[in-house]
Amino acid sequence: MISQLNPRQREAVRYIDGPLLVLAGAGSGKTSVITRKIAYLVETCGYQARHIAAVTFTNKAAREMRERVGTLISGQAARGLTISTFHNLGLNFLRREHKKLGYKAGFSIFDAEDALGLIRDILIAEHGGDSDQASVVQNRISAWKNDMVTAEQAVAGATGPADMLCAQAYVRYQRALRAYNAFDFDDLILLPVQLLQSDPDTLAEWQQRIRYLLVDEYQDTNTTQYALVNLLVGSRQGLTVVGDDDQSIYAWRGARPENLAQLAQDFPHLKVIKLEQNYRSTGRILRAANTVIANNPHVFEKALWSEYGPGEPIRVICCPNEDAECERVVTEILDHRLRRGGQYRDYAILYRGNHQARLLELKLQQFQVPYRLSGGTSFFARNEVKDVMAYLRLLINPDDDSAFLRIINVPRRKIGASTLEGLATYAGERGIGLLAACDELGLQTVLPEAAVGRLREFADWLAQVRRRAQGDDPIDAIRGMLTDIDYEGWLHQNASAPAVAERRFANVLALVEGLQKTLERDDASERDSTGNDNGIEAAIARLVLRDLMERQEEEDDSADKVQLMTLHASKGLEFPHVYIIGLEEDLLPHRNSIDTDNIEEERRLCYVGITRARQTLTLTYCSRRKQYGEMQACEPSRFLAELPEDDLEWEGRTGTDPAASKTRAQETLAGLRNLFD
DNA sequence: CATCGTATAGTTTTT
DNA sequence: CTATACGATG
Repeated sequence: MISQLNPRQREAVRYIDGPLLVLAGAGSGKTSVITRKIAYLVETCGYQARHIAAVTFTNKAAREMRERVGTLISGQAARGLTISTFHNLGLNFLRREHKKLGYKAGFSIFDAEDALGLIRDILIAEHGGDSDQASVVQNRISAWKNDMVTAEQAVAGATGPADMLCAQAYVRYQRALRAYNAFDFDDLILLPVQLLQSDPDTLAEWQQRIRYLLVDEYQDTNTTQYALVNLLVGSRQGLTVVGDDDQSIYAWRGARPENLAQLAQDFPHLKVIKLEQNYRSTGRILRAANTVIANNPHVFEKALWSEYGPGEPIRVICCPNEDAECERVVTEILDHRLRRGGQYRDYAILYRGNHQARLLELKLQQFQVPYRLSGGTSFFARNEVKDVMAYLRLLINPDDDSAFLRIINVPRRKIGASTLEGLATYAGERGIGLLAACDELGLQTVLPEAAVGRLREFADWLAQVRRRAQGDDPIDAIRGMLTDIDYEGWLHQNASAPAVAERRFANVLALVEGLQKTLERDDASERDSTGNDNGIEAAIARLVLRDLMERQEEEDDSADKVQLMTLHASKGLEFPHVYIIGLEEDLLPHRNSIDTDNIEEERRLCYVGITRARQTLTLTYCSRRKQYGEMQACEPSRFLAELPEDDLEWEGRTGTDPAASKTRAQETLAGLRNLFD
């Protein structure tokens, strides 16, 4: 098990005498280290699997890790092992401990969209605020939560009137969530941290439970996540974290790469091991990555090397415009694949912004190249999925007013705005949820009889569904519910074409099927001794966290298609042949990042892109590009100048060298020429 | 309530 | 320029 590792990796696996930081460069086999260390802890060190937790950021990473651990140790030995995302860990924590925080069972989890809607409502109620401000406020609140700042602390520390406005919205937002018996994504980390900080008994229980903690992608942790790690580890110091500060590309989302350095201060006996041998890329690709990232300041110096040969030169291609750029990349893939007899899935096209995918798609279709575009509107953002999710949420959490409002008229139940207004006022006065208010006798005094009748009918029906769902076949109850409301019919009624409705209903069925799968899997595996939940609740909560729906993804993953994704989305992946397009000033160092002096993160983004490539790497840029309807001259990215000249093969570079320094007159001329293109 | 038209913005988004 | 979101109007 350990013999296949290099000496550094072996050391990282075997070191268990104290906290360990593994600085793992791109492609250095960090997942191998984590998975083998888990196996080592269980098989050699006598740890029970249920006392070990490994934490990742994505479901995908967690799934992969689980699979790889599964090949190393038996299912029996792995029993009780926790491998999950930070959010899933927080969710499991809250499933056990929510009562200590004053929440009821069956709580809801609001996704970003639900949260935005709630904030919008709050702003409107306060001072008819713009809906545009809502997302700003949402980001501010999220930033506070990621920084471990409570609503009260935010109010106390607000820096100006605008900040104060956000802080007050935060207070109201948090109150609303509590009233709805709901958490948002950030709460899944923040509230466990708050409870662990304030309740020594709970802290002791969890520290007793998790005796060895492993954290992947540590550079992506935010302040709150770091606090969670710190609390769980406690004095036992059973901790291994793996990370790479050069791959920190989520600082804008609250990630604190300095948490890597912070670790050395918080754990004086921290051992640091560097993994610098790369098992992925050719020498030239690696050298390019190293020289680019060398332009960033470093706390920990590291240099990737590999035993592979130099490989092919890195090609840098200048195209006249974005149309030519996309066409060039597509035809080149076509040509290259034919010549080398490879597969489409060996190729990835990476870019900075999603909008760049549009033209690529067009060209790929034109040349009939199969492709897979990751990102875009996610399955869970679809209206039909959100509708059904709202039904499910309301089913297990009657206090979820957000869900209630979403589906009360889907399909039409002739319950209008004024009825809902009356209901909301009534519920607000009594401090109860909207659904609970439907059953109140006093409702008749404030609303017309017909309206009250319709509300009752809905509430009674839902109560009936709930009773059925609590029986032994919840999935059947849910299917029955969808039949009751004739959701398929509603979709057909609202779709522009029958095919659209059919696709939407297929999504709904996939959702229900996914739910069933999770339920069965949770049944089969141990029930985690959580006791008081009836399975369906846990499964629905996990649904909100986008866990499951694996089959669809896998089918897509294995298809032979060219992969299209943003540089961000490419992190953690690798491809034999990588194309990065749009290496231009204002695009790859993005305009906003230049303005806010965030070049270093853009450089890391570039580094991440380069290190995705195994065999060949091609970089493209345009001399002119249409932006906001206007042709504009482009400057090659500064990152191109940072590449090792000897390993490059330029093509189409205009002029001799100072391609960038055009005179104003030349630019004007170029602009004029474009008018005639 | 639905549809049409206009106004407006226009990075990255693991959960 | 183009997608989207919101508002006005029938």
